[in-house]
Amino acid sequence: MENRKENFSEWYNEIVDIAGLSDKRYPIKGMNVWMPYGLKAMQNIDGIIRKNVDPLDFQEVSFPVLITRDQLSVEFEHVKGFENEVYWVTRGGMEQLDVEMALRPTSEAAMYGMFSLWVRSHADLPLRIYQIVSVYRYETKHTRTFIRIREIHFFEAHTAHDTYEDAERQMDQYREIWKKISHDLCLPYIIDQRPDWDKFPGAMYTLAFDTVLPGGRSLQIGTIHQYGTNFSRNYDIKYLKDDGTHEYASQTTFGLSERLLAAVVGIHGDDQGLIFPPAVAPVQAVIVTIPSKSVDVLPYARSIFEEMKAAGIRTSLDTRDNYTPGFKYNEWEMKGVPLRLEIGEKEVSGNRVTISVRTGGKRRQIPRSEIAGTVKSLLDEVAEKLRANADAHFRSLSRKYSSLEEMRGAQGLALAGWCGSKECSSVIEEKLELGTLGFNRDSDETVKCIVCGKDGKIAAFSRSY
RNA sequence: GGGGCCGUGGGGUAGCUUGGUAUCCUACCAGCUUGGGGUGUUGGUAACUUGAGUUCAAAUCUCAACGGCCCCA
Repeated sequence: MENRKENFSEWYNEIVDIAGLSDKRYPIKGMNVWMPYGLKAMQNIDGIIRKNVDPLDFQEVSFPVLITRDQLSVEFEHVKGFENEVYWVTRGGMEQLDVEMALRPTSEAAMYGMFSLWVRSHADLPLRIYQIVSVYRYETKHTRTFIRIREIHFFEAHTAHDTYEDAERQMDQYREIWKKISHDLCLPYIIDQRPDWDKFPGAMYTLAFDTVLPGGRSLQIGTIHQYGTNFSRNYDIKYLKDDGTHEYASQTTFGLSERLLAAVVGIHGDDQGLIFPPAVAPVQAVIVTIPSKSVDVLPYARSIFEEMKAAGIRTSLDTRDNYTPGFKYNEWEMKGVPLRLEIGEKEVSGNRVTISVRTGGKRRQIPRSEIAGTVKSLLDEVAEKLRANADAHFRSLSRKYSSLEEMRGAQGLALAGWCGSKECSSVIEEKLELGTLGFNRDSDETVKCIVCGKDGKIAAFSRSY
């Protein structure tokens, strides 16, 4: 690569391109082509998500991409929240449509009419479904691959419950699910409750998982929303209780997107390029052969390749003979492959392999009989190392402040007391150019607002994507 | 909504002031060479956003459209 990571914006654009994640030359701004390597990484992330929700009675579904104007015309703040970024389909062939249709910006309007048909009695609850689909938002601001785009690869879980308390339990379960997902992705985060003016349109409250990218700007990488009965009252989702009366269901949602990939790329990469957490890596180990005049190393390399695959390790065998080993080392490092196995005549004659770890350290010589086991434990070590590095970096970009002067020019996440008022938030926004992420959910202590001095709680502020 | 900058092979660029043969790096294709940290070399493919105008002649000057980027509200 040509850019160092300290020029984060350039570095990010370059790595997305040269690692083969996405091609942004597609002629529509904010709609890019998923390239095979990038798509594979995203699918692995999707797999991690599925692995964590499927056992918890979430059923995967797929709703149509189009929503009628009627479905969207429910007089409700949810709809107003999206009206400026909806794509409309207004014609079919040459004919003007009587009922115009929108590309879903999110699927509440598509799903909840069906929910009202599906939910008849308390026996139908809780209802838990999710889908992983594209959603569309007409972004007018600067788009950025995986971060701000117009066609978004989106995971959305939707639930309906008989009581608000049960919906609250769902919110807690989301946090547990997220903990596991973020563990696999090796991503640090804080949980913030978005201010009322910034919560998901229509929600009672929104909790966001926020992380920080190397440029010092925060990135929202997941959200969970408590809807209460706000939506069920508008979309008529009612159930019959034991006593024969009807009650509106309480609802929640959980949203994740390709921003997870952006965070993985941005947070773990280094001057050499990507570093994929093993759970995400399209290729977990690459075997690079070093041609020799005296021995044909290929049969030996192939048999180890087969052993690795049989052991369930995503392995690639690079036998291209028009590139030198050194070139390949750099290329696979740039592509973020966690482990590299080198096989030349020394390995063949010694019945071993040389293993190099992407996160650093000396190369190791491993006897053939121990390869699969060693590779597995080294993959775990890579994940641990990434977590430790990311946490350290996250901490270095998070700081508490007790005065506005001190907080001026703050990088990353600035934590400070806040009374919760829009006025004080605006002061911080205007004077320090930091947005309000909201009250930090990890802290409950009472502290003075950094602006007005009244009682408040710890909140997070930052420049954000 | 207001202001500014920019469109040159796949990617990154020089050339534009002062009109005349389009530069370099990289990538790609073929060959030879090399191979334990980005081999070297020879040859090759490949570009002036679109339209109109000025001119003997336009990447270069003028106008417009389209596209992209940045700043401010």
